[in-house]
Amino acid sequence: MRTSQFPLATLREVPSDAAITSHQLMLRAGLIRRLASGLYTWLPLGLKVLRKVEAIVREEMNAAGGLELLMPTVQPAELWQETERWEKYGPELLRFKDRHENTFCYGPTHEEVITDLVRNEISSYKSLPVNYYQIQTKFRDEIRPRFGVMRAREFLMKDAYSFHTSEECLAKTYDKMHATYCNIFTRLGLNFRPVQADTGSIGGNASHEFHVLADAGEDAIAFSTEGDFAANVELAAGTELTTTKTASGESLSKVATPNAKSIPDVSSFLNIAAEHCLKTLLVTGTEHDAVALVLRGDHELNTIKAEKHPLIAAPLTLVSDTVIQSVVGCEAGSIGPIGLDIPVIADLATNNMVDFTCGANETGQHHQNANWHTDATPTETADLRNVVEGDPSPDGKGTIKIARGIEVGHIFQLGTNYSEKMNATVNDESGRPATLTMGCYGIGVSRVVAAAIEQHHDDNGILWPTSMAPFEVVIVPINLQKSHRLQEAVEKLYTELKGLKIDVLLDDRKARPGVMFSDMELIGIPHRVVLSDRGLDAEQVEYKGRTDSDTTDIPLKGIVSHIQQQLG
RNA sequence: CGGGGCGUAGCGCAGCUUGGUAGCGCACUUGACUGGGGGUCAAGUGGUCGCAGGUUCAAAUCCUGCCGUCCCGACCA
Repeated sequence: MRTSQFPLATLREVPSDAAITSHQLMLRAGLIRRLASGLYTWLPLGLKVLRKVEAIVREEMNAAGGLELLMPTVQPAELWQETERWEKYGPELLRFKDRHENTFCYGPTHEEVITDLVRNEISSYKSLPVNYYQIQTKFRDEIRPRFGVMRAREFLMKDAYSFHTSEECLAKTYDKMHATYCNIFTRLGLNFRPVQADTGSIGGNASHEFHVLADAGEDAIAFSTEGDFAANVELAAGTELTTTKTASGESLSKVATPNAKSIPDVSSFLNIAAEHCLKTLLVTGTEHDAVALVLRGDHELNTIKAEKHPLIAAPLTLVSDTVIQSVVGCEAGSIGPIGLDIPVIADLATNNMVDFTCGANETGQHHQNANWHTDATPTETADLRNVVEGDPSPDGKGTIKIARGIEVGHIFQLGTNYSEKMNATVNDESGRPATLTMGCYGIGVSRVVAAAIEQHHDDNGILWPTSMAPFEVVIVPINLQKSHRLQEAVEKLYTELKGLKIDVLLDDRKARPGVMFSDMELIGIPHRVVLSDRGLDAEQVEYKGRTDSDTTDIPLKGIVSHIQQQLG
């Protein structure tokens, strides 16, 4: 391709509404343009990248036995009513009516459509398992679209759905998809981690998210410094913490803590580290007006873990000040576990604490030198907190580190959630209907592009992994218009590279070298060959890899094989 | 949904306080010079100043309403 026929749309200035690097670079490099909030046009250069990602995903899915199909973006409300998601999904689901007043939605995902297809098309266990996938536009009416295509409302997704008659069979496909995803992200040249994840609203058994590690990531990932353990912080198991301290034997004492309403207040007022304080939160219970949750002062409550506890009502709700007054008889800042007659669930990390400080259940009063069992005994202990860096890893290997990640893939074992509601069955060996067991597997194709840039860029622009670069090589001639000899050499090289199926761009603009260099670095082409009259005098060309600090002179005769070598 | 910011040429911005001919840089067009890291000179193109209403002799500027867009928040004991 030639720049004269493939116009670049690079911008020198950064559009003011782009907050993160990948969004800025995607606009500046001319990959995308915004149409409206959360809606983006992919320009030719950007589309080339998107198609390369798609191609890798497609190849690997096909290699793993996936069958590609294409479902409509618009879906009838009736299907969503069957699974009750029409009510549950909320305003993220874009709903509308056609001219006949029939109700539809724009699909944010396709479980209903694929299950409907399979229940109609597949009637025997002999046809299973199957794994259908599509690469298709989705729409989710996000509360707050942001960061360009990273969290857009309309986006490109690969979604796959597998059907089975047994959990074992599902687990097999699930493992295969896990391995396939690892292949895909490895081929894409990304630094990623598969992590254990919450199954969330979709439900089901096992679930893994695939995260590209990058500081701009919206999720926090906890992983072991030594073992393979990796989990979303939402899910990472907290453990008991060991301590070398033993109780001093001093007895419980009460101190006045006027106006100290928070752990930072109390710890600075009494000059005690937050980790030696307890914080006590009252939340609505399933059987009680209030349930006390006790955490170490410097720890945060993990909502997802708490909601799973049978005594705690979901969604998690902190009780009102009125309830605190009637149950405890003090203000919110002075609650403690001592003498409470409601269930007290203590986080595991508080187990080994000694001589701690906690609210005295009287406004403006705290206890010091409190100890479990002598002063208070929790109804039970449970894992309630977010893990923090330095915690022991739950697999016993090393400690926890926390990094930011961008979720680019998510796989679930759905089980029979959808098939039961939609009555999707096949005849089993005995001729009786068996409810289908399902898995689903998604990759955010457009988000992968943004994530790759977030992970691979420098001050001059994008550093594409070769597998998704819009072009593999660019030829930059200096003063092309002025030399016939140069034109001939450039055309010869261009033709030769094209003949070798190398994706090559020839910058034949009548632009100054600085402009061409800057543009090519901005759009991130991994390999650059500069040809000039001066170089031809010495039968040499100049090569520079996008991440190389210096250029290398290469004999003209050897440049093709040098590039082939670089491309591996 | 709550709070805040911004809307003036394709992009980045000034002008608004104190009402009076719509401006700058980049980009774009033409020409000349230039030619290895975003050139120089000259001449140009391009605007319903987000929309609607109001105040006024006169509104980008003041007032009211609406719309769009971006950012922050939705864990405090």
